[in-house]
Amino acid sequence: MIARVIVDVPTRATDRPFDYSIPAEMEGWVEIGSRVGVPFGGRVLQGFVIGIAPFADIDVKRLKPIAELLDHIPPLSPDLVELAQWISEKYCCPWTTALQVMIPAALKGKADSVVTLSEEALEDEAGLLLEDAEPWFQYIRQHGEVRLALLQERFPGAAAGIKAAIQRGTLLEEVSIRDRLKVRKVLTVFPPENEAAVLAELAASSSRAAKQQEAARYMLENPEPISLAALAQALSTTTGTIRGAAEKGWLSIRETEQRRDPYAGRGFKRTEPLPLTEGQQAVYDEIAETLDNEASRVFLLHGVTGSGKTEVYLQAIARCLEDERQAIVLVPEIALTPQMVERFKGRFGDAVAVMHSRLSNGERYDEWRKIREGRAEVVVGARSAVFAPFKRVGLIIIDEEHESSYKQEESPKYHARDVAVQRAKQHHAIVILGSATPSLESFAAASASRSQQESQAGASSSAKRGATLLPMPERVAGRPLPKVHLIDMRDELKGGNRSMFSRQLHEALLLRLERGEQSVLLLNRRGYSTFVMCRSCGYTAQCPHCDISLTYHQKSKVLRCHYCGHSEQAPEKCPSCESEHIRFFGTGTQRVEEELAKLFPGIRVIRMDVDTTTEKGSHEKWLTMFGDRQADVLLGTQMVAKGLDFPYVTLVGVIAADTSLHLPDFRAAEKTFQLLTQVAGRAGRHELPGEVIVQTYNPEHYAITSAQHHDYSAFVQEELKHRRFMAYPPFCRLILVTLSHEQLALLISEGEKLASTLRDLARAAGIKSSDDGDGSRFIDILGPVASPIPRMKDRYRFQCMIKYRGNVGAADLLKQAISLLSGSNGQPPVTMSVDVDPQVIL
DNA sequence: AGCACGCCGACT
DNA sequence: GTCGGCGTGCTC
Repeated sequence: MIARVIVDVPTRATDRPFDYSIPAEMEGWVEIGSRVGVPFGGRVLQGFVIGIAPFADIDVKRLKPIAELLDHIPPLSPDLVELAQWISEKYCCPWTTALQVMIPAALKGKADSVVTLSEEALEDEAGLLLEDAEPWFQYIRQHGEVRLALLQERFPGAAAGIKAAIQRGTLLEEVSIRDRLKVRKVLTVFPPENEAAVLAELAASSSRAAKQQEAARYMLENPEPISLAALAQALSTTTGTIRGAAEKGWLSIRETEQRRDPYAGRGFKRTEPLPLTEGQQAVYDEIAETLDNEASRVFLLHGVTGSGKTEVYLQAIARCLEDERQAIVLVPEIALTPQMVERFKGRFGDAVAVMHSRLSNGERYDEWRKIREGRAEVVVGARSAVFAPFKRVGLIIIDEEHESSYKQEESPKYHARDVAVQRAKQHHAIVILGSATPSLESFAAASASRSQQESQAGASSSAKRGATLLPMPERVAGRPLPKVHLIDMRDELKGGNRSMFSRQLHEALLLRLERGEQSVLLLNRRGYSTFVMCRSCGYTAQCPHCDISLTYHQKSKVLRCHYCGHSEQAPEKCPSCESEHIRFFGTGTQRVEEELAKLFPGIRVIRMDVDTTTEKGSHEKWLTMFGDRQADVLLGTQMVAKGLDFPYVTLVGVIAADTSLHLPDFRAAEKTFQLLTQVAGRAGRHELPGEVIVQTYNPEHYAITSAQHHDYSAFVQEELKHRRFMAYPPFCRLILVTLSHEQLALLISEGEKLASTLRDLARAAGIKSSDDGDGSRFIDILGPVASPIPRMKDRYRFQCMIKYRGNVGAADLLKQAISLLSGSNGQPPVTMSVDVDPQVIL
């Protein structure tokens, strides 16, 4: 047998399978999805087996054998390997890049497995187990702990039996990854063994070794074990001092294993399914029926904020688990709070695995293994959890499906929503896209399939193409949506109010302070951060390598470019005109915070923005504090709009609704509407009624008035008109190609070449190049033009936009054009980055 | 991505 | 006569 292997060289030239012979000792162990080391051009590289075949495509003499098998259990299953191929084709990325994104980062080194007998097998004196007759099983009996590699060598042909035993749980597999991931040991400080003696000694002791005494007292008062480093920091001393105390026997230091389950030891209160409202029940019934039919189908669950989508999710998952199928729940990274996790752990207990970027590599690897080994049946996670290695996926939920964070910004630039739909097809699973403000793409797909259903008698098959719309227009318990007041800030200015707070917002805030209720203030400032400007000459600090403003970092008094990492000392006077009037402009939230303090003396404000939430766990810390009513106001950027649920919040204020409205991005109105609707939904979710005040300079803009009236359909109607007129998604699809090179002239000529090659290819394929507005297929190549950031890391950037509709094979045309292009340059080649379905055009 | 093979200018 | 420049093309 031979193995087809994708080697880990992410370039066009090597982006195809290479055949290798499977050495006898690996026969049966090497499978589709195995990770292997293979000789390739004189060195050994990592690769993935994507196929097993009896014969090679090339002369057998040229075949080389696989050098090593990196894991004994393949990290990928055949369906994921297939999905990787789909991703590489759809998103124009190398195959290996798509494969790589599916496995946890910890799996980069070599995995060494050790097997031991399970308790059941150990107690089995009589030899009743299936495996008892097997020589390898007796061998493990004798030796206790045996390396899997050793078994493979000693008992060729036993692969299937050993794997089955691991599956069944008779053998326990312990994996460690060479050098990368051993069990992490931490030095931990414990209180002294003999407390009384130490107490006496401390009392008698002189003032010498004061810090060591302090450490000892601390441990006696707080007997909870603490890591050495943390204790040293808490007492502002060094680890040496504490070691000194340990030598005197005043406390004890031991190595302990670092616990990797980030949620271990936290009790989750179990919850029972809640009775569903009529609206929830109708939606649930339709989902449950489709689940039972094991048909692949996409539902768009359009539920207003507070309509109880999560309870529907939970019960749909329960139904899915009854059928012994597993469920994947995707949540935007920012919404993946302990609050959120608790709802799932509360219902499904330990069967829930959690995956997000704030886990360490080791933690993520452990959660991943929990899934693969069947110890978890539900995963709650961010984007990449769509690749959770479940065997039978029954349900994939994408909460807040309109969130742009589902699109990965690095290669592979996949959209988790589209990958989920593809994965669901493979598993005959269903997808639930949930949102109060569905993306226009999803909404259009759902409406299209509905009109198909209406026009066709046999509706059952028509839903396959698009999505089925499930509306939930009512809040639970008949709670009203909060009243939204629009404040025209132009009137405020005319009335002589020059502050950033309108009179209404000022009064409303005052009222909450008096009543002891809480407020959320949103400053809608996408992509805006601290920068430096000279007030007398208008100079702004720019990065010397990128055409972008430098960001001011208050702590280090340094200017930094967040694209290339360049940093320089913040100037004290203007480098251009030597004026002293150089100013560091804060995030905006800082200014609001200052103003709040001025207007409402004694007000307790929690500010959440990029500056205050970079530290690990700080995000959660602030929210917990706010939830405990330790502050009156939660002030922040986008992040305060997402999924928060605090009973005492009765006022939501939006300082400037239109700051995101006029960005040069065709989704600007959509993003603004979504943000306003989401943040308005934060008010009055419980017994206390809520109020929303939106300050704006565009009170008649449809994005803002629709949000005011909680009227999604009004917004969609208007927005669709614009999109149709401008031929933007959902009326077409986009591919953004960004080219970059050090030399501007070469870049431009290569860009022109790419665009004209594409146009030629399209013409040759007989596809028309303009949109007739009749919904027929077309492909239009725009550009090249300079990118919004025209230079980055000393490289110029140009872009081409491909606009198309219908099945025109746009990705294939692009691939062809790129391969035609990459010849005879002379110069270092132009680098190209392809973004299919880009989310941010800006 | 690496690395070998291969065909033209300055040295022992 | 040989050493070495890096352009072109292959890696199972």
